[in-house]
Amino acid sequence: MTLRGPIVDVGDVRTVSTQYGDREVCELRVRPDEGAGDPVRVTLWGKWTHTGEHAEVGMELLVTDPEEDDFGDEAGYTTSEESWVVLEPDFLVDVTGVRSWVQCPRMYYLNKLSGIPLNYPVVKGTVVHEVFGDLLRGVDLDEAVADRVEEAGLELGLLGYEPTEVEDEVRRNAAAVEGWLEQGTLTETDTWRSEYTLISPTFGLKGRADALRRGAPVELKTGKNTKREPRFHDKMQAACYALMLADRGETPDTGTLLYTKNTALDRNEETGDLSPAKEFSVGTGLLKFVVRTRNELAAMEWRTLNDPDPEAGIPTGYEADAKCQYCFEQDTCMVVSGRLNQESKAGQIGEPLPEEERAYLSRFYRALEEERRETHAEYRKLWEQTAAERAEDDRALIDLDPRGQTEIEGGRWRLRAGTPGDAVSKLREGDVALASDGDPVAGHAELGRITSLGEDEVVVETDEPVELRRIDVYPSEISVDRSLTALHDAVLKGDERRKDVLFGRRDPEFSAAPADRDPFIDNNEAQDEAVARAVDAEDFALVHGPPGTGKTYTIARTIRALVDAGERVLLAAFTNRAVDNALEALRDQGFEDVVRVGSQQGVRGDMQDVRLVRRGDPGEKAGELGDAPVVAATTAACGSRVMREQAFDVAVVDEASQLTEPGTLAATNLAERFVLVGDHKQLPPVVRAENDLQRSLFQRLIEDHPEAGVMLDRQYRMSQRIQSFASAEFYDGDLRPATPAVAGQSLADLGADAADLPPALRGGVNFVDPDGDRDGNRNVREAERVAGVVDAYVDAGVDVEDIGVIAPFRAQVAEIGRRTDATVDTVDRFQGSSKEVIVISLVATGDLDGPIFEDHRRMNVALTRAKKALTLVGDAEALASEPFYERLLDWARR
DNA sequence: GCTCTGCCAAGAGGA
Repeated sequence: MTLRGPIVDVGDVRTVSTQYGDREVCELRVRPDEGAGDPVRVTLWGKWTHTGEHAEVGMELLVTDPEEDDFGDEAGYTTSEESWVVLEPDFLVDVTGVRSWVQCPRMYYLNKLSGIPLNYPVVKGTVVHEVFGDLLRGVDLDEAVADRVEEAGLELGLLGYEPTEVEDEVRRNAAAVEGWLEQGTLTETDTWRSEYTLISPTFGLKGRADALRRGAPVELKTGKNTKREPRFHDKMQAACYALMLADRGETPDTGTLLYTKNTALDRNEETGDLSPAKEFSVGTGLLKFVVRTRNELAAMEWRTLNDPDPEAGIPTGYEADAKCQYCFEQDTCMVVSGRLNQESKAGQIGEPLPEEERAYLSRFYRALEEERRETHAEYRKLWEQTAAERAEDDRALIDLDPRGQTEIEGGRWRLRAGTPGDAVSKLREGDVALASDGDPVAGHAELGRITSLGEDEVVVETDEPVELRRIDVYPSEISVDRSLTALHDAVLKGDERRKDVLFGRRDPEFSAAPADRDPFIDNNEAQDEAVARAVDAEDFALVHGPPGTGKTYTIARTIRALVDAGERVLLAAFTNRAVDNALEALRDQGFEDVVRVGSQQGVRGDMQDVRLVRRGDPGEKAGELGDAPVVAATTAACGSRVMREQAFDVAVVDEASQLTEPGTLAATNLAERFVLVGDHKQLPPVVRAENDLQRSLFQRLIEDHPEAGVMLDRQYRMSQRIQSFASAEFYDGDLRPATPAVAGQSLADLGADAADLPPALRGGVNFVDPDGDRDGNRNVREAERVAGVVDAYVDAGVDVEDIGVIAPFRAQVAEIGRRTDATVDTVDRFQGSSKEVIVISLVATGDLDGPIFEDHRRMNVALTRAKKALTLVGDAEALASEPFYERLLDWARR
């Protein structure tokens, strides 16, 4: 039995005499049954009182196997010998977090804030780990070393290393492992698994073990340890994995640390041992210590989010009993505590940040941590929802039929499975996902990449084979982590000049344009002015590009102008698609000297020829990136270790209105000046939590400094009739067709004859009321009618390829998709593209309740995808229930 | 109640 619920009262720790002598106790009151039950007393005994000291009212408490007691006049529970006590179990602590927290709580925060920069020990460590995995998979040592070093070419090159010296060093580490594997330790009964992904719902832990040997965790270290015992924090790390295995009902009683820098010269004087391996026993005492440490960490994180003051400082922790004199982070630690004006045992360096900057940092830190909680909630669904619910939620492909496992290059595996019928999910080709035997938490799961997702078969590549019966979306904290780092770099490391404009202490400045400068763009004044603004900006420039106004063309022209002026340019955007589109425009204008940074899966096929392949000769790779005058990457990639080492004169950021403020900073941090391009009247950033992240830096700056912005006001996409509503509602009537031809376009231009259409569809904009009924997020009758409308257009001579259907919900998208060959998608996914004819299914009947309709910007996006004809399909009564939609209805019916 | 793109993640060192 497990007791679980929010804490409603916390007592002090006190000492009581028992028949076993003096013992410490701490009484809490918890409201069980998800907070619905009456509060009960929970008594924590002995060392669990440590967790009681960190508990606060409002935190969630979990106690496994409690004993009932009737102490006093009230029934309650106490911890038993078998009990585990977990605070905030929903907060998933990463194993490496526990490890650094044990070393020094402040180090945990420093790592989290500043990220681990590109440095040789870490890159080498990664290579050794990869080789270790290869050895376990039976790859030849020399082959593995050469291959993995080559794979790390780019990083090594940026660090200035030669492949041969790295190979030698890695080989020495790997040889130690190989020697150990061969010296009889590895017997026939040994079973190995490398890179084992673990999530523990009970203990609120997650992480990836380097390897499991006979079910016990093995951790690889590239350092040296000549002591008899493993280092304590290394033991903690291995113990974390043991604990997570215990949550699955497996009980490893040992852990192994492999210190691969140990050589024969380091023979242990006491034991005579020259093995790199140190085995230790994993007892309950150690495991309980792990849990208490994790609780301490989770409690600290809880306090950050629940501090009544939203601008309370970042709790960079305290040093506990760490000895700062040996700490490698000492300098960073002193700088950060100096900047944040916090106590630090190591001392402070530098002046504290101005108060507004500290407040900004705190506000966004908290916003990002809220976002992290939302990500954790996604993890929770992995075990709280049934497989069927996950599938219903579009977050998993279930009931797969395993069709075979093939070993591929590098000892990895290619898994195939048949998919049942019309499985819909968020999962897409190229995604990293959790492949499992049917149970991703308690069963066997492997993190892998979906390489193919066809009509009836799915293919995944993983490190180890697994019976492929289910694939789940794997929530990742990487964007939160990288946003935090970007925030740190911008505020704690950012230069003063940049911060003065970001914090409104100075207005952005522009240099005077040379009087005799030729226009950059001849036939479009606003576009020309936008390029000029960007070129002349000494701080930043903003380009507001409504739908169809030639935003991408302007970006390409701007980049060329900047390169002509001798500048090194970073081209960034939120999505891979936007990066590739901008790159395409740049190449269309004859500019080819670009490098695209991104994964093979992320980068579009026709841009692969300029994609930076990381594998190769270090010197060459570093040159390819470092010498490129234009580098293009997503903002997420800009936050990567490699990109954080790059410096640019100007960062041009597309889709800036879809980026959170920290997300934008990841790109702008890398450059002296920046140009943001976007449209804050279209969709805002996608975030899970509701907070400061919902407003983009683009929007904040354009509202604060309209003079730094230029709005592109001529659109090349929509007919006059189609654009008029959006122009009036969203752009103050300033959006105009670029030419009479654009304004006057119609279906006749496609060779279709409006006379062949039913009268209700003959207009440039039409409204159809199918009299359907909304059922959840779908409306079947409306879906049928939408398909009918598409057919009518096709019958009148419109190519089905030229028709797009937009619906607000994925359920309706699927419903319509079954009935037509036209492209059907959600509004959000249609942003950035257009079609000759657009049909919009509104789904709602009766009223327009729901968040999807609240943000009118979504409607702006939907309406402005159409070029020549637009038909709205929906319930007139629902539309008339809200003024904005009523105006929309009037316009459509006109 | 809804929309959803990025990212493999974890990787070192010493008294």
